[in-house]
Amino acid sequence: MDGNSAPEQSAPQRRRAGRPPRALLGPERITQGALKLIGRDGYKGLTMSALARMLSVAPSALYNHVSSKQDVLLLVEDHLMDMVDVSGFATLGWEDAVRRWAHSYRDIFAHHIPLIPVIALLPVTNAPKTVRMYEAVTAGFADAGWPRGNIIDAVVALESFIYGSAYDVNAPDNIFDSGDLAETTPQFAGAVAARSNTLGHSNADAAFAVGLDAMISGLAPRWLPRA
Amino acid sequence: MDGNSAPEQSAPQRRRAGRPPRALLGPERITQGALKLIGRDGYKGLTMSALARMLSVAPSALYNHVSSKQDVLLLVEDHLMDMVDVSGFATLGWEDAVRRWAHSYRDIFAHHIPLIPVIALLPVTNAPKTVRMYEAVTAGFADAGWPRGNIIDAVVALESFIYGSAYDVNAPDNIFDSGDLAETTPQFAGAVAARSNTLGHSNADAAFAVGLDAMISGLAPRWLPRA
DNA sequence: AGTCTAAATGAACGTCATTCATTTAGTGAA
DNA sequence: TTCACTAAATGAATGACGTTCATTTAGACT
Repeated sequence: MDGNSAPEQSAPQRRRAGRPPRALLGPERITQGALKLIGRDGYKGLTMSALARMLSVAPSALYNHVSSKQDVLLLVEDHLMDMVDVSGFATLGWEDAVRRWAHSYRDIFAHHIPLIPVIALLPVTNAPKTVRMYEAVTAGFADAGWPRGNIIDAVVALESFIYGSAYDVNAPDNIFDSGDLAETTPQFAGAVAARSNTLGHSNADAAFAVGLDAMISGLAPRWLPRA
Repeated sequence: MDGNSAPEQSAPQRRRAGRPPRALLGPERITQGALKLIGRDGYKGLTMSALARMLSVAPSALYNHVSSKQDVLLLVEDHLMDMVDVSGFATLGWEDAVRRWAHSYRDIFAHHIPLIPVIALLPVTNAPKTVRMYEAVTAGFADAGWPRGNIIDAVVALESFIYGSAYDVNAPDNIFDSGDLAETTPQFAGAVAARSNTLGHSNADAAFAVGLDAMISGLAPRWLPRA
């Protein structure tokens, strides 16, 4: 198959710049188009046809650049991961850094719920921005003194909480309305009614703050020196 | 509409037993059929056509009993909620009760990932078994001494963690493989490699145990007397 | 000038959930 | 018995949607 050893060609990179003859599409344009579409119509509006229309292209053209709609979601996911705020790990203490990271992580994916199964279930391979985010977080944990072998479990636990909390942001206010059954469940109905509605904060924000504080203060003394 | 007071009929319940003329379908049969289908083919196999076929009925017949496929999922959800183990709240201390509850909750929905958006986003109204589960949990918290107004936030925080952890159970082993990018992310790749693989426990189980312990021990001293 | 190939086209396909006009068959009343 | 009422089932049709495929188009290199 490689029978004819290319005679001249000066070796280094064969076929370098100027490769794409037309280059009407590409990962960046597809990502941007998908984001614009999601921003306008939500994930319900993100169809391959609509995406193609936004890019002035036939739907089937997309399949020259992505192999499925999941691939499009993966592109969007990787883009969003780049927006997660990891700055605290370089400037703040561990606790505050985790808090800043977790808040921005949750806020971003609260607007992108349908991506959660994609993030949670698909390998990070070939998602460079995602990997970079994890690198910053891991480095932050390590700098704070965490033993290498325990970092990932802690991050995964925090992420699990973050994903679940992102769902909670989108829950309707009446999600705990027992309806007709209220009388048969006095404790639950009472607790729901007694939920302290902190003004300026939604129920989801309150639960997130409580859970995040609990997790951080429960995690810290375990492996962090100088608790 | 109730103009003619039924002459004889001894009054109490008008039209009691024997109401359904044919009763070929119904919520119970639909739930059982859906569960059987899910058990055999997974959620991919749960289509309205397949469900109808399993019940020896035309697809459109289902719509006399449920108003959408979401309704079917809601029936399944409520059934599963009945299987969540809340027995600990009557017999164990708060910490162990929460642990037992959380474990069974996660184990059940780890096999029913597609239901998580349904649970997390839809009101519990008219999901009687779900409400009963919450009643038992709330009662357990109250008995342990939690202030009424703080119970729901804590439960929601725990649930968020549980849902996220259920996803994690289904993540592939190589989810954190950086692939080509491993060299540019030494901390992360190192931490992934150093993750202590406890024999007999999956990575997901380890992270779940870590997070649950952290959450419980972080929650308890906050509002629980006698920490 | 001619070849190679990445990329775009447009017409299909198959799978789903859902709708609707129509039929079927118990039930309760006359 | 007969008849009207109605819950329930039917089967055909619809409209999205993701995806495939044979074919065409047009730069880039020889």
